[in-house]
Amino acid sequence: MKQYTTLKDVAKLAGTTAATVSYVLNDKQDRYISEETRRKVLEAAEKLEYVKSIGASSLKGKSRKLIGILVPQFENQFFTRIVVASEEVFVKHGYDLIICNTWDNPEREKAILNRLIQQRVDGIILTPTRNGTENTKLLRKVGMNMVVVDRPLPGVKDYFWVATNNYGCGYIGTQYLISKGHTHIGYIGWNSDIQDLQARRRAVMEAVDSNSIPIENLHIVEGGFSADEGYRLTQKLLTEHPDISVIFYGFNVQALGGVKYLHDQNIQIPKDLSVLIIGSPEWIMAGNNCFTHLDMNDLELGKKAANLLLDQIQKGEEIPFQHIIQDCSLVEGTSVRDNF
Amino acid sequence: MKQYTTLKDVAKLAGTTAATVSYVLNDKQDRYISEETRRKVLEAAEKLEYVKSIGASSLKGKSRKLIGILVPQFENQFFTRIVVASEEVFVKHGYDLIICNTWDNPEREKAILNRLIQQRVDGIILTPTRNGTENTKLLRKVGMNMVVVDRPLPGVKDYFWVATNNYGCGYIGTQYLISKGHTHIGYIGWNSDIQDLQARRRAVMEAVDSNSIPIENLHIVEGGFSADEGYRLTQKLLTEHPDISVIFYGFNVQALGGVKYLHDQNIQIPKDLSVLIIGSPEWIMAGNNCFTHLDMNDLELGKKAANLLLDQIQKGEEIPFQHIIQDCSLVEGTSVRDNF
DNA sequence: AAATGATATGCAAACGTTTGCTTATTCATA
DNA sequence: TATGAATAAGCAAACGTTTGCATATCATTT
Repeated sequence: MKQYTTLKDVAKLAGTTAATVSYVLNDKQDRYISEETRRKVLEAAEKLEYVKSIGASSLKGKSRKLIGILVPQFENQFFTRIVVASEEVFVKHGYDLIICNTWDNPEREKAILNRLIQQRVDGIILTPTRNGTENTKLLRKVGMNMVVVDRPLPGVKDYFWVATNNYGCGYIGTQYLISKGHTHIGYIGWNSDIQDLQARRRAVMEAVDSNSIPIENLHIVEGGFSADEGYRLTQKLLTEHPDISVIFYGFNVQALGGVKYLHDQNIQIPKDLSVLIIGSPEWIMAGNNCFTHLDMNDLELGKKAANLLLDQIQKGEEIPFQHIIQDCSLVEGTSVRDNF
Repeated sequence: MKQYTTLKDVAKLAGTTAATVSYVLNDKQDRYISEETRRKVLEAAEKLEYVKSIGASSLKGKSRKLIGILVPQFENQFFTRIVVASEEVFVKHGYDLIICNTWDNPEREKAILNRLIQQRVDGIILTPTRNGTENTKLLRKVGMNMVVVDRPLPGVKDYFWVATNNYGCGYIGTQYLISKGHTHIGYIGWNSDIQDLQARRRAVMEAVDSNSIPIENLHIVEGGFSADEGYRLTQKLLTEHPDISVIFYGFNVQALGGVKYLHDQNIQIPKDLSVLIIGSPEWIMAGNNCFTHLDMNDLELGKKAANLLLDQIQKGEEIPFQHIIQDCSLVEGTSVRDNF
């Protein structure tokens, strides 16, 4: 069986005790250590290839140096980037990151959160499932540090939240389309029961309305969160409403399938149809178009969440709850043409 | 400060001892527990919201239920998928996954491996940096379970390895291009010092050679591992050798930048130039082309690696070292045209 | 010569589990 | 009525650290 070198092993070889070894290796200043002893300890530790057990030391109240992060689907580049950016921050501060894919399944989320408590992680970053509020109750009870990212925690007042201005995304995008002369607009979205994401659709509707464009000119179809669904929804939208001059994709995963449909139908972008996308998957620069899109600055989101969590961990309960809402920015590509 | 409920707390409320509580909660069969006691313990645990500390229990020889995974760049979809697939397997078996981005930096890799030993993970999956052989020495010394994925560990004989048949990728791809009538071929690759990845280039050269195509007709340029480099290399290749009818991209990250260059130059695929790619980033289906590519079955790779590691963990030292080399398969899109 | 302070290190308890050993009660069998 | 299973549960050690407390040797100072 696997056997790790312990403090006692090192102490025996160095001719001293575990306590002294601990002091030396942790480089504590509050105890006198002779140069001779220090040398012998370091040599022994080196020779025996001692590696401390964080698990054991955390029993004595030390930090476990572990963070958990839960995302619904981390092959979605939006979340991949959030994870990458936060990992970067955490590693820099000596924390390891446990990553968990919830697949937006509340039971799975619940099980994962329980396991993370078992691991006694120092904090958790999560994008909650639709049952997140219920599932995170235990976290609050045990006083777990937590930062919610992207989606909110409905019904909860005091918590840390880092997110995109979803309403803003929808509004800015629609306003832009209208400014380019588009008056017949299709919007494709996700029929999720997550309130905050519905803000995108709401913003589109309100932007259309506030520009005195008849609401009948706006056609909204919504469906599942996948490329295949994007394909299907695009087909449906164009079949039912061939008069639209632009499709506004609220979710990049669906947009990928949609763009595939347009290609299959030999519909040229932007000659035959303009396309606007919320999000910045890497493929927006591939193909024959650099797509016009709304960038959510995913990396910054991850970084902010990580720093906020570290703040909590380091300063304890003293810091006030915050909601950090990041605006998105419109990046012009070549996929939206003037339509006057 | 954060305080978790302990076995003792539960025992006190249930009017028994920590030992009994431990037996009840772990549902051990080797000890008689009265129904009365069991009920009281479960009730107390419920009321106090007890969550066991894996850290403490691992001190007594139990598994930490933690796995570490190191990849050079997990926003690269190839690695994202490996992580996703293995996470799926591990979660199913009750393990959590610590994810680490090495950025292909050997020092970082070394530091991360050390931290993972500190965490006493049960096993490690890694794609080694160029210094992997040296860095993993400590792992072998402490008897850490390990599966190497994608790249080999040069100079090491006995280890578990799951990888793509890189030579096969290059060979099959080139053979396909030649079969479609291409005789002037450009290959763009990564100038890495990782031997196994050079096999792709070598295969291309040998396939060209074995088809009696003059080697002067093959133009190879190599550079850094990024989309920007792909852009630059494509430009360089086409400027210096405008006679090629196809570009074979050995790495999908570079291909993304390359395709962007082709678009910027208004070079039509496949009318003006054919394109073949190793790997399956999601964008191969976007744009005006579904790209012809060599699929490495990334998910399967991750799954195999995870299962292999679990095998080691569960069966101890008994299982023999294995090298699992997966073939890739050619997936025809529309980006390579006949060139007779 | 005794007291002080600086230097150096050992001892042992504690963290939260798990588990081998022990003890105690009950109940059926010889 | 002993005897020994079967049932039930407590005690305490151990895992690998950290750290408060105690001890011991010096070199100074009074």
